[in-house]
Amino acid sequence: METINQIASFPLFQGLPAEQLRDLAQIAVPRTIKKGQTIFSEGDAAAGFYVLVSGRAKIFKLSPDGKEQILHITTLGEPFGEVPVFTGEQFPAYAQALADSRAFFFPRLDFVNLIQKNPALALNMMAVLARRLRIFADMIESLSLREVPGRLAAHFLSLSDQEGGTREFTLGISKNQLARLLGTIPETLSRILARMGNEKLIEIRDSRNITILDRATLKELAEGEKRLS
Amino acid sequence: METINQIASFPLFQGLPAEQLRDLAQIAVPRTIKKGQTIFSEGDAAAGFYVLVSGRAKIFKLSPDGKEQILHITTLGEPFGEVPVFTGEQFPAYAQALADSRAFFFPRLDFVNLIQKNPALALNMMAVLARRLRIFADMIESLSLREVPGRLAAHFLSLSDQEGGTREFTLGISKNQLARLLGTIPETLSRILARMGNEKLIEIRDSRNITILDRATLKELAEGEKRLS
DNA sequence: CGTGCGCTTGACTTTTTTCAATAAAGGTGG
DNA sequence: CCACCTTTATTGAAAAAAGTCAAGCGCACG
Repeated sequence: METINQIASFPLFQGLPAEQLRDLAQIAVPRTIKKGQTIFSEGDAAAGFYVLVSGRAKIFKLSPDGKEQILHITTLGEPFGEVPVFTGEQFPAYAQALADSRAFFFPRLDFVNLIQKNPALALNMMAVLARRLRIFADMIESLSLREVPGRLAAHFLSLSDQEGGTREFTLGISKNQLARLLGTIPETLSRILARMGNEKLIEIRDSRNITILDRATLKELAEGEKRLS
Repeated sequence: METINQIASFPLFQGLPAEQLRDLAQIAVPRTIKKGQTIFSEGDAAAGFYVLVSGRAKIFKLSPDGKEQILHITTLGEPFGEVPVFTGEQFPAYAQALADSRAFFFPRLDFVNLIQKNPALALNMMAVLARRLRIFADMIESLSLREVPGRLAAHFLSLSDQEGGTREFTLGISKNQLARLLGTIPETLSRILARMGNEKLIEIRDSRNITILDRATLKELAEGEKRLS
């Protein structure tokens, strides 16, 4: 019952009839995950995918010499690790909890069964996959076509938009993690934050809270029409 | 009839009953595209997606100052422009023909209709989306965690593998395009090819054909365990 | 037969990373 | 509640990788 209510709030399961939600609740396996715990590793055989109900996790790639690139920070109710459900292979990246979390695990075969019976669920899942494809395409563009100040500016604007366009917002993750998400290193991020502060584009209140002072210039930076001196 | 046979060969439609293939042939709109022609632009409203039966196209992002990052070079029978079919928004990138091509266009609403009636088609499409997600994740890793020689080495090994692990293979695209695919510029690519030649890792036969001379070192390069002197 | 495009090469600049040292912050146990 | 210790963040100086600008070659195409 409890489970059904939680599951019903997932965007992935929006618009499904009660009966289907019951089926999903049947196959969902609750799991608790401690901060820092590895949820899965690249190359692991994938038995299913996850959705977080509380906490936070990062999905990331690791280079042989230990540098990491974060692909994705989970939001609540959003599935992750779903790629191998449909390609039938291994996980393409690592997943690790950034905070104590609770999740549901959906076993692959059971889930595919439900999808086959349920076109609405299939379409929802395709929307999830397509949206992430769009995000990854933006990330590729960003890594290749913009330099770090531009990526950071774009990230700030996106965070601000998510909170309804407010001037103040929270990073949500450590600067260390933010650097890895933007495809750079903490030192570089630190310098650029300092420069943005000097030029009065932003103000860093406490360590994870930012105020946008000059949205217009930030936008120009993000679009590559301007550069940080 | 003709159309059905061509459509039946697409991996996306593998394993579908004849009846479904007929339905798909019904909605498919044939289209010819000339070399250099823009198929769609980022931000265009998307009425459907494409599959090439001959020729070649690139899917790419453009920065404000005109630099491009290629996301993807199409292979025959593989869909592209399918993301907005499921998110209901605009195309996330540009598509342009690299050669004279023939394509089928699948109108969005008709296609979604078929998917709803046909779980196998839905699963095939999810496999396509998931596979591309995997490829994009590798691209992000590559752009962020490896330098250009490593990316190039990985690309060579992948091309070689596609042709069954042969020592000789063809680039398939101009070096200009290859640079844009690897997230760099022609000058840098040119220099690195020259260095790889000097160190006897590869031999450049004519301008688009490469022979691998030292697969082991190439692999070390791709894994970041070694660098080009 | 020229014109243009793709490709190469050189010299220089910019951006980012690396390495190293220090400072600040946060959590833990006394 | 404080002292301690680990983690996180900042800053500087130097190195490396890649990009820019500019010039020149060669081949294909009209």
